[in-house]
This record gives sequence, C-alpha cells and structure tokens, in this order.
Amino acid sequence: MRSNSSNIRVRFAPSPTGYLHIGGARTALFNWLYARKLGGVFVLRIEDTDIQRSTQESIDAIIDNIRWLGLDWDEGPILQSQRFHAYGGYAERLVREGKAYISEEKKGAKPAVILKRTSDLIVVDDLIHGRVEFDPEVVGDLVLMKSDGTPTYNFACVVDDSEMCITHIIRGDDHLSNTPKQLVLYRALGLTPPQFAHVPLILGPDGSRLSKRHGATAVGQFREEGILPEALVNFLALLGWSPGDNREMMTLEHLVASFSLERVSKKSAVFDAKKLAWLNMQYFKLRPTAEIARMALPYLEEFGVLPEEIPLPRLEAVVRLLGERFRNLRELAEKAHYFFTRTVRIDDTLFEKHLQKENAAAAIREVTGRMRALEEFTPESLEREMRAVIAERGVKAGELIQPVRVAVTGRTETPGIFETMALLGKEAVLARLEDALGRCGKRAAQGENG
RNA sequence: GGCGCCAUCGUCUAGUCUGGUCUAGGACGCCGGGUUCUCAACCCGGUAACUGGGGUUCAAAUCCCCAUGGCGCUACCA
Repeated sequence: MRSNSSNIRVRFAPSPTGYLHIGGARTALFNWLYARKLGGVFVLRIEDTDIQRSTQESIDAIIDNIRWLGLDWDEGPILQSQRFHAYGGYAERLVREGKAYISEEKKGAKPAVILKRTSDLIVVDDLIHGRVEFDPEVVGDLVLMKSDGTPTYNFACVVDDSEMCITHIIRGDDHLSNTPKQLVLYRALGLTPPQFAHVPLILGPDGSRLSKRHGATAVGQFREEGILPEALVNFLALLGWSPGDNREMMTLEHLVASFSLERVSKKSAVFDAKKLAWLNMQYFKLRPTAEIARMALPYLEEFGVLPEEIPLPRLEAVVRLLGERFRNLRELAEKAHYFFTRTVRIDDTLFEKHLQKENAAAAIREVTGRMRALEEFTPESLEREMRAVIAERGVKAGELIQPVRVAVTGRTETPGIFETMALLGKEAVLARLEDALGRCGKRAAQGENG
C-alpha cells in the first residue's frame, strides 16, 4: 500500500457479468487519476451480488485488463459476495428503528426487507452537475434485502461505501438517477453521504449508449487488435475530460498531474475509433522497434506464419521498413506477412491489372536477368538496375515498379520497392518474379490457343 | 408516460462559472497541394460549429426563461 497524504478514498466497483467495458475502464481511470492526484486511496470492489450472472472468468478478465491499462489499486479486490454477512445487521436495525418493514410472507421465500418512503426533498450535490433535486416520491419504498436473502444493489452499495469510508463516488451518469435512492439510505442509516461525481456516458457513433452493436467495446478487444495501453488510456482520458491547454498526447503521469474533476465535461462523448487509431500510431512511433517486433510475433501467426519461421532480427528489420504504415499490431501483421512466406498469392484482378499489361512481361524478364547477375542485392544496386531498365525502355518509373511490386509482394501498397526487395533477399525475389513470369506465359499461351 | 441530465465544427473539445480580448482556438476525420516507385508518414492549405425563440445588458457562445432535440433512469439487475 502506498502512503497517502489525504484521506480521500475512491473506488471502482464493476460487476463481473461480462468483460471490462470502455465505459468502465474510463470510470476506473478517472477514479484512479483522482486518487493519485490527491494522494488518496483507490479501492477495487467487485460487485458480484448477482450470483447468477457473475463469473470468476469475468473477475479475472476485469482485473487483468485494469492491470494492462497500467492502473493499480491500494485495497482489494473486495468481493461483495464475501460480505453478505455485513448487510443483514443494517437492515435489522432499520426495522428495529421503525424505518423499514418486513414484506408479507411469500410462500416458499423469505420475506424481503423494505425501507419506508420519506417525504423530504432529496438534493444531490454533484461535483460535476451541481445541485440536482429529486422528489422523494420517485424513490418510494426501497427494497433492502431481497427474498433470496441477498441485498439489493443500492443497499449493498451504500453499506459498502460507508464501511470502506469512500469519500468520493465517481461513476457514470447513468447512476445519477440512482443517487436519490442511495441518499435516502444514507439518511436512514444516519450516515454522512460521500461526494458524488457523475461522469458523462460514452456513446456510439449513432448517439446511443456504446454497446456491442457498435463494434469493439471491451478493453480486451482493443488489446487483441494490437492497441497499446498508453494509447487507449490517453484516448479514454480525452473522452469527457481535457487538460484545457490543447495537449493531446499525455502519459499517465501527465494525466495525474493535470487531472481534475472540475474539468470533466457534463456532455456525453461519442467514441471515435479513428482518433484512437491515430493516437495508437503516435504511440507506436515512441516504442522501440525491437519491442514492436516482439509484440507483433503472435499476430503473424494469424496469417499462417509460424513463429519459429520468424527470426527476430529479420522481423525487426521488417518493422523498421514498415515505418508508420500500421495503426495497430493486426494491421502490422497484415502488411508484414509476405516477408515470411515462401510464395505470394496474387489474385486474378490484381494480376490482370498490373502484370498483363503491354510489355510488362518483357520488362520483368529483363530486370530479372539483371538481378540474377547482381553480386550485391542491396537497395542501391537494385535501384540502379531498375532505373537502367526504365531509362532504356523509356517508360515511367511506375510502369515497371508497380508490376514488379505486385509480382514480388502480391500487393500494390508496400514500403519502398528497392528496400523491400533487398530485405526479401535475392532468392525469394527471383523466385517470385519467375513465378509471375510463368503465370504470364501461361496466360499468353492460353490466349493464343483459345 | 413520469423523473432527471445534456446541448459549440461530422467527431473529441477550448471558450461558459468570473458577459466585451471569440470576425469562436486546437485535435481527429475529410478535401486539395507538396514530396514520391505505390501506400503510409511528414509539410502546407482548406472545409466545418455557438439547436431555435424570447428576454436581461451599452455588449451574450457566455446570464435567465421557454421550446426543440438527444440521452439516461424508471426491478426483490448491477
């Protein structure tokens, strides 16, 4: 546990009924930033009172992803299910004091404990929204303990937050309507409520609350795509908050230094995947090549390249050559895998367009010959030979380079062709050029016969 | 339906509290140009917003009211 200079205590309390969501991650981040900024304590509490839907797998995944984001906690994880004993006493006390009553016996089930309604105006003093008033009638009678003997969410939440001495509850806007219920509970229990800060929701591009139908929404999915944690954290921080000085790229340290609840927006924010992609690219620029190469290894597998067929130094050279041509690791693998395969596949339309053109075969045949004679297979020597052929035939550079690019890589967009071929190596380049020439010949023969 | 929250470029936002310096700034995206063997990256340029209507005021993106719209909550789920 780290030393704390304030008595601020915040918590992140996910319910383990699924994976860690983008919205949850941002709530966790804001809580963490607040605690770290003010020297407070960050508590991780797992709200697993819904035993039907809560799973251990989900708990593990949530914890794993919080760590991956670079966040840590000072206390917990505390499982609510381990605290079932704590709630009954409070409920009994409220009954004893005449503030709650026991529901009518339903056959076969235990009676529920229900808090009687109050008539006092309920005022939420929200750190982000300011003063919000609620008619106590919207709360009505409140179930505390359900017929199955477990506490309701709002009751467990209040008891836990109080016992854990939580001073600030930072959570999603969707809970603002829950707050009057909790306030009523604090009042009934004679407890001082914590400060509330309701942060805006994260929306999908269509303006409705972000959900699965908008595509990737779980932290784990972004992780799998090859999004860097620092990029995701940075992006999330900018959703509903800004430093106010036009800064875009910020590390966790920067965020801690400049974070404040006063600068959190009231307006919900639309998740912009393109901006995330851009940020991710920016962060890739800051990562050492060797590190990126190591991270890319498993992604190459998805393209049928076995990790043992990938010498790390060679992969590093590929990553270096790729430069800024990828926005996530999956994209990197997609643009790198042809460096590791024996042959390339060129689909018909591509072949048609670039290799069936007038004189393409003849030109390729000529460069192939020149390359075969090359002692040194370097970007310089390759460029020299290619340029010679280009000059000789009086064509534009692209007219030779594009067909060669397609023949050698199977795609129209690659890093510089000379560097690409040099890295591919003489043997592979010649083999691929000859494959292409063979296919040209076959096509030509077919054309003549048919 | 009831209750609540919110409202600046397509998007994230600065500016609103403490009216004038805002002919509204930055970023992503998009469009155009440069560079160039393609694609990126990079550099230059451009596009584009104060939801509407009433007030208050010498002055309103900023304060007030109403309307409209969007979202959220309306469980013995969390």
